[in-house]
Amino acid sequence: MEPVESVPRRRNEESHRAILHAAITLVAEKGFENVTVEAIASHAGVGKQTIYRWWRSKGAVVLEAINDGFADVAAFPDTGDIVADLRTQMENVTVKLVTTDFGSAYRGLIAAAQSDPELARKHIEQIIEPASVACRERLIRARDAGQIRSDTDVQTTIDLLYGAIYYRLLLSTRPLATEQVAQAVDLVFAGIRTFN
Amino acid sequence: MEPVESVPRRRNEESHRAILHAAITLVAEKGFENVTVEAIASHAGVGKQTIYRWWRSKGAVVLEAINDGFADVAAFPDTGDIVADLRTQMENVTVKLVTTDFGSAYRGLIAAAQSDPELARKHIEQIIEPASVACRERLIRARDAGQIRSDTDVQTTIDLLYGAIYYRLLLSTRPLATEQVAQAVDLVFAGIRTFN
Amino acid sequence: MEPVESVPRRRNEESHRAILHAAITLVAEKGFENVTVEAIASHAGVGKQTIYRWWRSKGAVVLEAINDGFADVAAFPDTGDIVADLRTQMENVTVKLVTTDFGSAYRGLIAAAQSDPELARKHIEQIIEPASVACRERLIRARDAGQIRSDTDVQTTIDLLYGAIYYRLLLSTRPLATEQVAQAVDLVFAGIRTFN
Amino acid sequence: MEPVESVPRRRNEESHRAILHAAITLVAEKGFENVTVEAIASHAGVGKQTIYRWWRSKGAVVLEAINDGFADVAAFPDTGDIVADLRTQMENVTVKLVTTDFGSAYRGLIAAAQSDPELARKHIEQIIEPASVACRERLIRARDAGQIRSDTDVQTTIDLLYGAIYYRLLLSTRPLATEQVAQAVDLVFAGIRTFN
DNA sequence: CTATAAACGAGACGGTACGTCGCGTCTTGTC
DNA sequence: GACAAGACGCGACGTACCGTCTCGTTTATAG
Repeated sequence: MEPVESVPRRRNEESHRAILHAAITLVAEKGFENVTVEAIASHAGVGKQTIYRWWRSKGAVVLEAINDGFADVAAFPDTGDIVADLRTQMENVTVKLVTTDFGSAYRGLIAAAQSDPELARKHIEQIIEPASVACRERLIRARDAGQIRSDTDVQTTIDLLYGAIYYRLLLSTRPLATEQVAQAVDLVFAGIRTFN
Repeated sequence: MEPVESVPRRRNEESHRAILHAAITLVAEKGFENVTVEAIASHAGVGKQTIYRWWRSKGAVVLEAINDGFADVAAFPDTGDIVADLRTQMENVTVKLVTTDFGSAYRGLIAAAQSDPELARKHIEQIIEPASVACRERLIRARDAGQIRSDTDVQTTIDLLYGAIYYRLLLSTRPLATEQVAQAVDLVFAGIRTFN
Repeated sequence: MEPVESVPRRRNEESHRAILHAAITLVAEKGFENVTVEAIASHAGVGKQTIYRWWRSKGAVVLEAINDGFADVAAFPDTGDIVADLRTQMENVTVKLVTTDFGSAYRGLIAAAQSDPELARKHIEQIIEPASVACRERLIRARDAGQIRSDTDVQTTIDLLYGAIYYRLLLSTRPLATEQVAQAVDLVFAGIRTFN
Repeated sequence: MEPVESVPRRRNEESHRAILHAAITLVAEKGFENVTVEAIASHAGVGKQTIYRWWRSKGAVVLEAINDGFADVAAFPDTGDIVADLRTQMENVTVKLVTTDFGSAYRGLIAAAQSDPELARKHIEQIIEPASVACRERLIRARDAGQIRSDTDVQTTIDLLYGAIYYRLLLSTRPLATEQVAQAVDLVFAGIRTFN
């Protein structure tokens, strides 16, 4: 039912891939702010106009590249043990952000989104919201199974879990590491678990 | 009492104030990214050089202006009731960010800090760390008073509390409002309180 | 009768005419420099490639269009009165350049020819040289008839006559008008006439 | 009485000279159309903005450079012999255009002026009109001295003389050479001289 | 009570990147 | 195979700001 926001036909897929690859590579190497559209175009062997034809800005290119990269942590595990699953997923996301260059690219993207509402909207739609939905569904199953309290505020729980990660990613008060994330999961779980 | 870094003599305090005022006004009106050093200088009736003489960048100017603005929510209340105090403080910070133009200026500052380590360091030193310290001291007093568990991970608690605020400020998944922040405080407190 | 350069087969004459028409119309309206090949193609309802298939450049299209337009002042009159005929022809050319949009289109063409030797060559071959030849033949007949001096430098005479027109067309020192052109013809004729 | 069209103060004269030098050198070497503002800036060791700050376009820069170069043929000789003086001056101008790279630079400038009325106006004001005035004054002295007819149309005479040069310069029908220019002078003079 | 050196306003400067325009070529169906 | 449509690599455009660098002109002590 949604209109498909008619994308022009006959896009050159080779250039498309080359641009995404150049973007993520350069951003990882030099940092988001130090990469120019011209550099992406030149590294991809592509005209600048070809980038502007298909994306609104550097941020939009990087968003698509990052979104591709997040594909493998999209699914939420369900082993039946809610606290273990939360830990697993949060640690997977953390590892993704820490062990690859994704973290710095992603920080740059979020920074760009602060002054680009269109980019912010797409970031939420494509990255934040799907992760949130997956977490919500898992928590609801846990609630139905009596593992967490029936009056648990699911959305607040999600925001606390992801908030802890993003707080450390963006404010860098201290290293973003799996142990810290696990502690946050435990503390949140302590506030919502049942005692049966 | 004098600041450690030797500041040159004979600074024009009128210009100093005019620059901070122009910076915060313009950033609030147009957004951090859309304000240039030249615009700040021109609105303050000041030469560009005067800005570069006393600050390293636009971000540094805005950091100082924002820091001034945060002064009135620096102190952590202590009524003896830890959960009420946490709520009060978190709600005060939230109100500060929501009801004034501080929120958007602050978001721009944090965005700029993602690609400016020096600015990020000063942001943490001058804003994040003092707030964290005040929160930590209050929590420790509560722990000593037996209001929260003796094995409470204080730092994780702090990160969860502030993480919830910053997550909503920077990701704008849903409105940053006092009710939501209060719920987050409650949920975190449920995970750390004692049952006496 | 067929032109020497082998023209590809199956040319679409409707498109051909539409392109020439769009070219002269647009150039008259916006000026030579402000018309793009893309605009001509789009106004003619034609693909860009179709233009490049049959012409080397925008200048070549406009040259052909202008050449068509000059057809009606190609023939040199011969009433037996050389000074009257010179006046008639020079004034006809002037009127052509002044009363229609040809003047500005033609100025653009000549400007383009300054940096396009191929176009300059064709311009001379197709427009300048035929006019020059017609003038030369008429002057030689006048010389044979004893109306102008037998030692008249015919080529210099021609260059002076046309030079006066082009000087005013291209340098716009003062308006290009029939009266001024008639005065130039008279002055030149005063230098070459016989006194019989 | 004329307002001086207030030029901003404190222009860097070294850059000014470097720009004019780079412009005339590059245009002579590559041709007007093949020189970009970026190339002039880069060869002059100057920012592009510095060119745009002081000139409206590439054409305006080249006009100033050419104007400087024409300085040494500005004065009209007066030996008392009008036909000799006309020949001398016309031949000097011709030599200037032919023996240096001025000719091709000047052709490019005139071409650019066809689609830039502001540039055309300045070209006439700064180059065409002064030459025309000098020629007019010399012809009027000759007329007062009885060397040319009292009813001579001075302006038409001037347009014929310069027209012959510009016609050959811009249409390149045949080489622009001193001999041809001398013949044009002689023919025009034949039409205006007195027989005493 | 100067004089002198700093900070100041103004803004030109050499740069870098921007996002747009148009070039001439190439590709994909359609007639 | 010519055609309409238009994506493509490319190069230049003219603009916006950057952070640095003169310019005089205040101005507030140090001699």
